[in-house]
Amino acid sequence: MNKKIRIIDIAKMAGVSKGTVDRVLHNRGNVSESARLAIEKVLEQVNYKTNIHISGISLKRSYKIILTTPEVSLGAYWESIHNGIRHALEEYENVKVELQVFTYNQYDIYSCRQTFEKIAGFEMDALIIGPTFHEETLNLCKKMDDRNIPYIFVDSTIESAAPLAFFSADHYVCGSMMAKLITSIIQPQTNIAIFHAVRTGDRSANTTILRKKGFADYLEKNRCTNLVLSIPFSVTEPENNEMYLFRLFGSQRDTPAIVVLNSRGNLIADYLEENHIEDVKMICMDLTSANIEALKKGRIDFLIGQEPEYQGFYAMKTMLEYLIFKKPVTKQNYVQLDILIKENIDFYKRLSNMMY
Amino acid sequence: MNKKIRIIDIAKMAGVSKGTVDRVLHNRGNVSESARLAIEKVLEQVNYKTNIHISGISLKRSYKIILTTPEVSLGAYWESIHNGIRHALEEYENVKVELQVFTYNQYDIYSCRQTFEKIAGFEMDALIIGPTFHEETLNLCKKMDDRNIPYIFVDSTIESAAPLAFFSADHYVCGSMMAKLITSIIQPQTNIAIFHAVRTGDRSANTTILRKKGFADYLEKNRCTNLVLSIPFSVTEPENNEMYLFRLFGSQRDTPAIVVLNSRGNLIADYLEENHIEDVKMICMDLTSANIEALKKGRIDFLIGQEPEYQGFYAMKTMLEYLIFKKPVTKQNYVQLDILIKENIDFYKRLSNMMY
DNA sequence: CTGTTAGCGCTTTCAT
DNA sequence: ATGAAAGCGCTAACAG
Repeated sequence: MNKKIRIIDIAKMAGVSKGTVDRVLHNRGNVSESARLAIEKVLEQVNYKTNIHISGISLKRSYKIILTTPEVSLGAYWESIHNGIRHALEEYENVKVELQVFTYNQYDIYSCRQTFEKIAGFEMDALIIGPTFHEETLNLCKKMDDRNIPYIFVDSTIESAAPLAFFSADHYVCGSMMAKLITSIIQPQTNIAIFHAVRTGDRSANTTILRKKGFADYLEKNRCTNLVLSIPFSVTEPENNEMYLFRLFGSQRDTPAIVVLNSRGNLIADYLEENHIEDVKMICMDLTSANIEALKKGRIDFLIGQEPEYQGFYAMKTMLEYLIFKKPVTKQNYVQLDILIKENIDFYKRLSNMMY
Repeated sequence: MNKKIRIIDIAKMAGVSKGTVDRVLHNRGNVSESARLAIEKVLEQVNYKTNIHISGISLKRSYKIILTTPEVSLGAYWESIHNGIRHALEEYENVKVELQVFTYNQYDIYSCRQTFEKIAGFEMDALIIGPTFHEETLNLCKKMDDRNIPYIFVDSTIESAAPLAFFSADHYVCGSMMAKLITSIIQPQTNIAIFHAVRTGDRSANTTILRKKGFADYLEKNRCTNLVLSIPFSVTEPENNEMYLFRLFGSQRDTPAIVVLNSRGNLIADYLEENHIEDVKMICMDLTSANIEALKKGRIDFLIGQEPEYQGFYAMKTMLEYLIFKKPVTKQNYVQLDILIKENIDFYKRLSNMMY
């Protein structure tokens, strides 16, 4: 429609100067009632949106943001989240932000506690958290609440915390999707083995619990009669896994279908391959490079992705817009659950090549 | 690492002024050999990337871009492509571009011919084409080639044309995906009915041919023994469809599985619903509102999306970066093929809420 | 309280 | 051929 409206246009319409309009737009105070009203009236009529990039170059202040997540390993889940975050910073290159990253060992509660305690003492304008341990995270959040520092969760959220927002998959739905997919490609009587991660020092991660529940509820609601075997799966003590797997495939006459609730499905796929166990249907989580490889080899049938880059990107974008413009934020942000098969995996990219 | 590098930094390092650096960066000429070499040497050492947003505000020139596609209807495929294109313009709000849109009736070759002839006479800096009819499109392209006007395809491409780039799904792979999905959820002996669009005045659209081939090849390669019934499907003469459907479901003892190669799967789904034909497995294309509704109702089992918004967005983004910066472009751009089911459709958003 | 001015990084114009 | 300067829309600092 009508041309793009600028601050100077508003100023003229309201009969004031640019400076005053800027003060009103950003609530900087020092504006007379009458001027404010005049400007607000104009603002209602025109559709003004401040241009974040131009704003960025003139903005003097810089922001310090801390990011804490489980350790990042190459081609794995958390790396994608970090990538998304960096991506957002590139996109908003004109905004001055200093990012500080602290990772912890997600299988060791003490590492997490220690890291979080350190973080809690630092100066910062905002915090982005990839939570794992419930109590530790809650503790950190409380301290942030006290200091009035905004924080956003990625990957999952914690019920009793009060984040500015969270970006996460709906893990319950994720579980039902896995149930639907696996049951649609196997015979009604096939057993299903579900692998879930166990950690030291904490009950099962929240994500796992939710997925498991979603899975079970789906089967019940759809009157699926498959026998479900729940199998613990340790990343820190892999020798136990061998044992479980051996038992599973040694004792069973019929090879079961397999669902892996964490991102390490590739380990199971590799075990099957090494032991020449064929024709097992598998559904796994997350587009790690190892999982993608197993998918391409035909070892995994469906892989479910949860847009980690998108999560990271939007967490940072949201935070920046909140810090700079006090832009109102949507608290709950459920990301897409992507279904990948051998055929479409090569086209999967999501944010990776996006300039955003 | 090292701080962000600006033109002035390069100028100082090369011992020249900003103006000269700018002239070199954008090949504007009027630069002495010695100055050019000095600057190029610096450029090799530093990592300079011109900031498109800042560049945008200072850039005087404006671009006129024409977009031509099949007619847009609410909630349908082409609307998403247009949305993506507008989205890109918003994102690059600082760049001055005038967009002119011309749509044609994709089921009427004369409408297409007429529209394209009109377009061919206009002044423009670039063109984005959603092609349908082979010869007509090729004609338009030739004229553009002569006038040295760059054009980009969205949705599909045309072999013998010379576009700057195209953004399209790999329709052949799309066909095999449909084959894989349908065969994985039905019994080996179930018949499969494939619906494909017919148009007046042209052989089948290229996309349909490719999908059909991908479908057939998959079945053959995987030794699927399902009987495949190929059924023409007309958007312009719906009464014939009723007849075909009646025959199909009237004569057959076993209800077949259904695959619809165009975006009108909802029509078949509605027919089934009205006639109380239950337990038919269906796989359809494109996330039109009608298809999404049918998916949610459980009438469609899998819906395949081809990121129309992404296609539009990137077509425009690519064009702008090419026009402004002469940025080298990747010609072949295959978009993602998304698999949607009842469970994950609600989280599907793709670009729609992206600021990108 | 408010208008004016300088400056962000970039392009463009205008002298030189 | 080249440097200096003005201007894009915005924020910040400074006089009044």
